Amino acid sequence: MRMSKYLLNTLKEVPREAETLSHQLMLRSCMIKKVAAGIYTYMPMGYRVIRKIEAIIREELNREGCIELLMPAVQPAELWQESKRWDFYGKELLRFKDRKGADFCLGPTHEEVITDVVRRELKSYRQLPLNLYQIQTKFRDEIRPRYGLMRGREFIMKDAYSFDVDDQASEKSYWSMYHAYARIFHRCGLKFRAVEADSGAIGGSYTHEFHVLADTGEDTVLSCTHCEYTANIEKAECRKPESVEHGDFLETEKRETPGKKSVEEVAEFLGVQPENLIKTMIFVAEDGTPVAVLVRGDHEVNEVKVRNFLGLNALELADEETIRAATGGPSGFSGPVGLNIRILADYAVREMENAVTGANEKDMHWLNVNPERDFKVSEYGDFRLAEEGEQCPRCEEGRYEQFKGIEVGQVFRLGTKYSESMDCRFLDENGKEKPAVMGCYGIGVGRTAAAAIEQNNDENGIIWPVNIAPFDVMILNLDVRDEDVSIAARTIEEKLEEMSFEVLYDDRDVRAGFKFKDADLIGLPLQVIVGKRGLKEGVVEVKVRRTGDREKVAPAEVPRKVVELLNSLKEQEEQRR
RNA sequence: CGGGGAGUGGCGCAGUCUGGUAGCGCACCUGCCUUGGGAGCAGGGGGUCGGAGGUUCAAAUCCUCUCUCCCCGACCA
Repeated sequence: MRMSKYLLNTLKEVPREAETLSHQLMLRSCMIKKVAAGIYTYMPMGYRVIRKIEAIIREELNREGCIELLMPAVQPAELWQESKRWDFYGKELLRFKDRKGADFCLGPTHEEVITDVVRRELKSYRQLPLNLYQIQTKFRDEIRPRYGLMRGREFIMKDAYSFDVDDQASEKSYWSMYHAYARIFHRCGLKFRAVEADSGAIGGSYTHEFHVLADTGEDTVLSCTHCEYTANIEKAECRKPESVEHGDFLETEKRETPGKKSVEEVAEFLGVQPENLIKTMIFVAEDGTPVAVLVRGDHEVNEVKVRNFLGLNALELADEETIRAATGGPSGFSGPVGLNIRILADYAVREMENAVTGANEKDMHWLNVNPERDFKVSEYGDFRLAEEGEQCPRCEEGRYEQFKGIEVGQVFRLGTKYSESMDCRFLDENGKEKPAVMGCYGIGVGRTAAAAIEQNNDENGIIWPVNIAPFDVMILNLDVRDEDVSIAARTIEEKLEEMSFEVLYDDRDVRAGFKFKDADLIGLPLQVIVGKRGLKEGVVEVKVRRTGDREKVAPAEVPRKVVELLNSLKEQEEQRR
């Protein structure tokens, strides 16, 4: 491709709207253009990357026996009413009416449609397993779209849905997708982790998220240094503390702590360590029932764990008024002593001795409070956030290591939620009717591209992994008006294209420095630099974008060199962990 | 939705407080000159200052309403 004929206007300055690096670089390298909040045009350069990622996804899914189809973006309300999600889904679902006044929505996901498709076709267990996928544009009316493709409202997603005869078969489908995903992200040249995650309100036994590791990621992932255990911080289990021998319980004592509310303030004021405090958080369930959650002063409550333990969809921190009603005191001075609501306590609290707690009274705390002696706990459990450096809950040797990640994919077991509500059944070998057991599997295509940039860049721009780079090689003609240089550059272009490499040939009549800057910004894996200076010595330069290494080779040697360098880059990238 | 900020050529910004008929850098076009890391000089095109209404002899600037975008938060299979 001749750059002089291509649509690629790079920006030297950073557009104000761009916060994250990948967003900035995508705008500067003319990959995307914003049309409205969270809605983008994929410009030629950006679309090439999208297509590369899609191709890898297709290959790996087809290898697993998945079948591609394409469902509509616009979906009728009836299907969503049937699955009960029309009312449940919330404002993220963009709804509208057609000219006849019938309700429709833009599909944020396709469980309903796929279940409808399959129930019409599925008759016998002989047709299973079945795994159908599509790559398509989805729409979720996010409250706050941001970071470019990282969190758009309209986005390209690969979604797959598996249908199986029973749980066991469904699990097999699940793991086959899990492994396909691992191959996909490896091939994309990304460092990633498959992490155990919270399965959320949708229910389901377990789920893995695939996170690309990047410091700018929005999610926190904890991974054991020794064993395989890796989990989203929302889910990461805490090791149950060793039971300790309880010794001398001291007499409780009420002490004035004027204006001291936070753990730090109280601990400092009383001259004790934060881990000697019991932090009492008051939450309210969906139905308005208050619940107290107790954790050690230096720990944080994990709301997801609490919510799941209680089997709730929603759980909120109580407001001042609710706290007063539930405890009799103002916020900041809550404590379990004499409290008459349900009390959940983290395991670590059970091991505490002579602790400090709020007294449910303004400016007052209790000293020497002991669980069971001074208050009753309804249930003990794992209710806190795990932290980096803690001992792994699954093995003896390892400790938690913390990463920031960008969620690019998820594999999820749906069970029979949709097949039952929407009547997607088949006859088993005994002629008995059964609902299909389903799974769903998503990959954010645009987000994968953005994550790749977050993970692969330097101060000069993007460094594309070979397999998803928009082109393989950039040729820089530094002296377009010099006949010999141009002939040499064109010859190299033709040769490489004959070998089916994708080549971007910078034949623009601009200064050399301009081309170098653009080439680094765009970030193709290799640059072939053809200039008067080198040609005089009979050489051109081949530069590796990632390392900056340059090698002088004879023009005729370029194809061989390109093959060699691309292969070695590819190999390195696919091995990255 | 709550809190904060911003809308002025394609991009980045100044001008707004103190009203006087729009400016700078980048990008773009022409020419000269230059040519290995975003050159220089000269000339040029492009903006009803987000929109509507109002005040005024006069509004980018003051007032009212409205739309959009960005940041923080809550939200998020």
